[in-house]
Amino acid sequence: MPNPDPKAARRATLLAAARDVFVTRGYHDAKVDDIVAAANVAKGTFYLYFDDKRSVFAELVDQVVEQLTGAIVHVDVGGDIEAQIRANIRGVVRVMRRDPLLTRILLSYAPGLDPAFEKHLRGFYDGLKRLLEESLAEGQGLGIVAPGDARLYASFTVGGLKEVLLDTTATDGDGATVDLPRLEDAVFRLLEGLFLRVDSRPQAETLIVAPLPVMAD
Amino acid sequence: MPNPDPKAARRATLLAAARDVFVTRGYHDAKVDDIVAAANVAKGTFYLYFDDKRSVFAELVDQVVEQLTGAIVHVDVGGDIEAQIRANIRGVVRVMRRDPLLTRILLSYAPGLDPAFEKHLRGFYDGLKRLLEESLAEGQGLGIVAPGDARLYASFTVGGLKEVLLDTTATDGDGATVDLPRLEDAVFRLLEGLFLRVDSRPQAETLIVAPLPVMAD
Amino acid sequence: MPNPDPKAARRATLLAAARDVFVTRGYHDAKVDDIVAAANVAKGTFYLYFDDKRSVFAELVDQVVEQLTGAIVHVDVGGDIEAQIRANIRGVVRVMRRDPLLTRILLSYAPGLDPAFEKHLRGFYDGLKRLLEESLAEGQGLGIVAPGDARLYASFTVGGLKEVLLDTTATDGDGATVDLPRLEDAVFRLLEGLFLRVDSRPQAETLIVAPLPVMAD
Amino acid sequence: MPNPDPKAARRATLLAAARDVFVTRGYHDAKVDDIVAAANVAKGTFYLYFDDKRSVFAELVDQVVEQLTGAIVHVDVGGDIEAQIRANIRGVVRVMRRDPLLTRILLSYAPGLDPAFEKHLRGFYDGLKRLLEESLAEGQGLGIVAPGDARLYASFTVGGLKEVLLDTTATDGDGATVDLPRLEDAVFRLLEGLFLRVDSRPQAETLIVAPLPVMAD
DNA sequence: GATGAATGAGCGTTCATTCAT
DNA sequence: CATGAATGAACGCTCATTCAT
Repeated sequence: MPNPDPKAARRATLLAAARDVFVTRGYHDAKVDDIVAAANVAKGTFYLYFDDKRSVFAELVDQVVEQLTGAIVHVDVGGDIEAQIRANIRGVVRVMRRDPLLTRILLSYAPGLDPAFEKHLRGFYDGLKRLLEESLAEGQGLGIVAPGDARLYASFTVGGLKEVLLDTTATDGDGATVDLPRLEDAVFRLLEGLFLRVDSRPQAETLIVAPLPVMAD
Repeated sequence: MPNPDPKAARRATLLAAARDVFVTRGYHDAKVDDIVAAANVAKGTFYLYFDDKRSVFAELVDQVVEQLTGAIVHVDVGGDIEAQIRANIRGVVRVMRRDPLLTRILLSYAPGLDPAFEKHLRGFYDGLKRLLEESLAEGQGLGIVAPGDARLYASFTVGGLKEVLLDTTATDGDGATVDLPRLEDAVFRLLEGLFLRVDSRPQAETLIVAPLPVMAD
Repeated sequence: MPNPDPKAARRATLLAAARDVFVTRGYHDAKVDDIVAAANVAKGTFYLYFDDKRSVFAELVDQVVEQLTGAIVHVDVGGDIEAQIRANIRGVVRVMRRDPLLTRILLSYAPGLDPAFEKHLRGFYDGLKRLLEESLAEGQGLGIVAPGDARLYASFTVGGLKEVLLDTTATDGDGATVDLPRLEDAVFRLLEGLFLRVDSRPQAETLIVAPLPVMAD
Repeated sequence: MPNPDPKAARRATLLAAARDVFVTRGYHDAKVDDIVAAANVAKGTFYLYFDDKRSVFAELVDQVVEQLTGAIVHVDVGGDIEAQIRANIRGVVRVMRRDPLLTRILLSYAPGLDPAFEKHLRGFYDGLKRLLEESLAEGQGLGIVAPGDARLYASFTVGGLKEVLLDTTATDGDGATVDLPRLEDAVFRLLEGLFLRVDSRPQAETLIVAPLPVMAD
């Protein structure tokens, strides 16, 4: 037996090729011809494994989304909160390390630049923010998160993390990545400053960030 | 004389039309046909005022970049630091309010999704981060910014702000926006928690965020 | 003024080119490239005047359908019946003479060979048969049409005419056509034998064609 | 021995599958994939039994052509003419009943829609018409066929029959068919009116349909 | 023989850009 | 200057056919 599963291998080859091309060229500039050339297969072969160009992209994105979703666990306030938060950070960074190119695609999501994927990706980020927002609200009830607009905290945090992670990912995709424990530590301290009050001691000068209403002009 | 400068007016009309179309459709889905239709001019006219589709987009982006750049002043550590920082925040938010559509384009920038504009927009954000980084470093020397990796602070801050401002911009572009003073206040408090120590009192438990080296695998 | 309406002229050129190509190559073998080559325009020009390949074909078909529909008048039993029937035959043959290529497309309709146009063309033939059927039924009431299944008469007549007209149209499309009055006469005599009893005299040995029920197996 | 001839069985399965697919989808919309799926064999197997897609279609058509050819016998003017003509009609209708799907393919032939099969099918119809024409000419010599253009009679008859038979075939192919004796009778009476003078009595008012010359414009 | 993965020529359609009027 | 008809390169996708296993 030459290969355990040649079909899966082909699929993986195409997926990897697509990932490379999407990352270096962007979705629109990535031609199916580029992908099949990178995968060293004929054009038709591409359509044997994927419905169309868009669906490969979607699959790539979903892949990271799932990995990231799996890496994040809900914080149990009964346990060691700092440890759990650190574990979440570590999980996210690990996924990123494992496939920086793929992660880069996800991090590069931007509403407006491409309405085609807006819905797809927005769902992930919205879910992420909601999860974080709820955790923060819960934490606020317990006094371990600074009072203020939890949604605002969540949004700022997600945005800040995206930017930082994007910055620590090399553009050229040759695998340069960051020192894992250090990054984990840095991010934790950032969040600590932002809203965490995990030392449990009630603080005299807590930040109060008022809820931010959206108003019509 | 009907108009002081009919040519400039045409240009402005086209620019505004392009802005609308780019925001609602995204760059790639925005067709030159859409733009000229929105501007009520013939297709050829478009090329009388712009080299190509890309250059209109670039010009629009540059427009916001310039406005934002103009709205941000270097913080003079001799003066009222909080006031100056608040002024900067206010300036940025004001630009955003004045032309939410245009700002949205800028905020929606994402490296990787479209390499075509990567260079163009990256320059702006890099400049912004460098400016912030330098200010923070200076502030750290004066004890009014928490110690730690200034670049990381800058990156996180820029990313967080992008996300928050994007969230507070209505997708439909019909002008729903946020309460200005409240937003200014909220953002200031966020930054305060993150790294600002503007009350000048040396703090016992300062955050120490170690510099974050980028390493090869 | 060089041309009265250059746009209409272009359209007509393309339509004529499409007609030629469709007739000689058939719908599927007719490539848009063939059409634009025949019309001496660029490929994109084609799409300036038509939505897609199918719609040109549909327009061509509709063109003949309308001409034929216009050429056929309902027989007024109060007037000279033979003259009116002959006028109808003459009208149909004239349309065919005027544009044999176009007519050939219509005559070449066949259900099953191409479901895409089945609906479009079937409508015409169904209408034609229904019109004929009703006229025949009316004629039967007046004793000027032989008794029998009017629907069967109509179907047979339409099929027979199609075949005859197709036979008298040269395949190569170089315009060979038939002698008009002779054809009119021949077809009239055919119909006369089939079901017409225009001499009004009640006939002893009328044809009796029983209604033809469609049954399940 | 499971089957007397497993290879022939495979062939037959494929042929039947192709027939179904061609009838329901039409030649161009019928994909080889559809056929092999309907036949439950692998794609490659198709090419083990047939040269290409076209040749299956040709073979299917030839199949009906042969059946029909076999069902039609030359009319012996020494015998009972009406009986022989009726027998021919009955034979044709029987073939049609036995395989309505296949027949439908043949009846649906239309020159011009698809030149690919023009040659193939035209041969059959031309042969049919010639046979009929010769029989009619012979009958005219014997006074049992009305005088007139025998070719025109033949063409009209073939076309009329095609249309009638097509009409009496359900589109969905689920086998709805017509009452055999009734159809035979109806068709016979149609032909009787058209040109048959089988009652042998010399008729005072014979139809005279002049030969129809094809002329150049 | 049977399989079904692989192939690649080919086609319809789009759209940024040009240029004669 | 303005127009908008014309252009044609480019791309995503299809599907009949081949061939290694």
